[in-house]
Amino acid sequence: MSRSTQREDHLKALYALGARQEGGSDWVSTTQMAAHLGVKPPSVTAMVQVLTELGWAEHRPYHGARLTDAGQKLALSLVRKHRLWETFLVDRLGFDWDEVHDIAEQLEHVDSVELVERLDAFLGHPTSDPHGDPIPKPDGTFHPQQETMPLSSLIPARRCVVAGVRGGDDHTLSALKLRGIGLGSVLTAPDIATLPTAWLDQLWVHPEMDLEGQQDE
Amino acid sequence: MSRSTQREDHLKALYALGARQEGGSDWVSTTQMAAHLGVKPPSVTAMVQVLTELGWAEHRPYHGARLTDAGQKLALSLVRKHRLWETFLVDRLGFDWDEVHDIAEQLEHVDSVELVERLDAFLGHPTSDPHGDPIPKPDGTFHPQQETMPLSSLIPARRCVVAGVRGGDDHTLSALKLRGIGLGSVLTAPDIATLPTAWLDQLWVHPEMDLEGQQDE
DNA sequence: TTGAAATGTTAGGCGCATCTAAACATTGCC
DNA sequence: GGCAATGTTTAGATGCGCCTAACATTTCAA
Repeated sequence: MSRSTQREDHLKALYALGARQEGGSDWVSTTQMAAHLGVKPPSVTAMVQVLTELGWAEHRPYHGARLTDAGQKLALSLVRKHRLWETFLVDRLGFDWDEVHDIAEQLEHVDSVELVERLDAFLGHPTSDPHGDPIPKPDGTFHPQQETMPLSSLIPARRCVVAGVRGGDDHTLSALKLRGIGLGSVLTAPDIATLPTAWLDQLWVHPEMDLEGQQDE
Repeated sequence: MSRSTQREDHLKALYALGARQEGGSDWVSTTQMAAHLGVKPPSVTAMVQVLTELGWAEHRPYHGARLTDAGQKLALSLVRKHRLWETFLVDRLGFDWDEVHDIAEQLEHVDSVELVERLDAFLGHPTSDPHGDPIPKPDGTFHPQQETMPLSSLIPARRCVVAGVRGGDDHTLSALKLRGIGLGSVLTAPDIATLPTAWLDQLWVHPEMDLEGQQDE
């Protein structure tokens, strides 16, 4: 891969970890990034300094780093590519949703704006990927999404529809698939009672109200 | 990209230049490879030594390098990936055949056997790519192809069908497109007379006989 | 046949991303 | 308020692919 793959990976880590904190983008520690990327903290520090020089991040030594507006925009274009490729792999090539992350990780670094836009059109301008995560538009904004929340916030458990899996590793994804749980699966209260509690934060769902029309069937 | 992208590029260069000489795979000079890859000869020498240690090439100092059987097999799998991606880009995403080389160059380094095989199936197991070049099968053999020859060997000019473009750079490909010449185009003797002679070696065609059935239409 | 020109390899160095080890800053607790 | 525990950066080294410059080999022609 091109030499800038590493920069892109750090940018994405910054986005992923920064977006996770509430209150918008908070400072992300280099240690956190290092753990996320599978490298050691000093490597992250060095890379963050490069990103800073490029105007994509700012760095407050000993406190953390965060994206600039320019960096945020770039990160979103990477997220867009990643999620479009995942959609392609699942919808068109027939992969299962727990198999595609690593491949999409490689595909997203292919550099061609034209390619992304044609892929988007080919897929019919999807608004969310196979994990239920929204796909950013070319300008970095998101399509409005149906309301979702982690299953853990729906206690006492109510009937709901699986909208996505956030922060799940491949192992969790496979385990879900084994139970026949995927995007769009309907979970009832008894179903939910059998799930490992560790999953409740990872499974995001549409609450029951969105289902009412379908219950008649 | 992964660190082995360079190895793959050198492997492909070795295949491309070695296959070009007649009499099977002859020794390819490092200078020739360097020109092809856009690097300097010493870099190629170094890389060829790595490939040799990996058992993919053999190197006779001051005489050249060539692929081993294992290297040949690897190179063919790269060619397969490249041509399948080009087919995808043209057939499914609607790119023109002169726009896809650089993108396919990046896509071919994505590492996933499963991906290639699913892509192949998705495309309907094509036997040749948009440039008319045959796509190797997973085992490295080729599907039998319709007879083709360079247009230059069809003098005096006869009616023929364009089967592919070999060794053409992007400029030539665009120029051909401007004249409405693409895969499957029928060229008649007067057409051929108007072509720059430089193209006659690059345009490969099916000779007239294959056309006879179609002339009735 | 031999030596100059062309071609190819070795030597030495650079930039990048990474590492380990060690120095340094911040936080929180007594 | 000082000091230990924790977290972060700096320093120095490594591997990789690339370069230029110097050296070796082959080729070809006088």
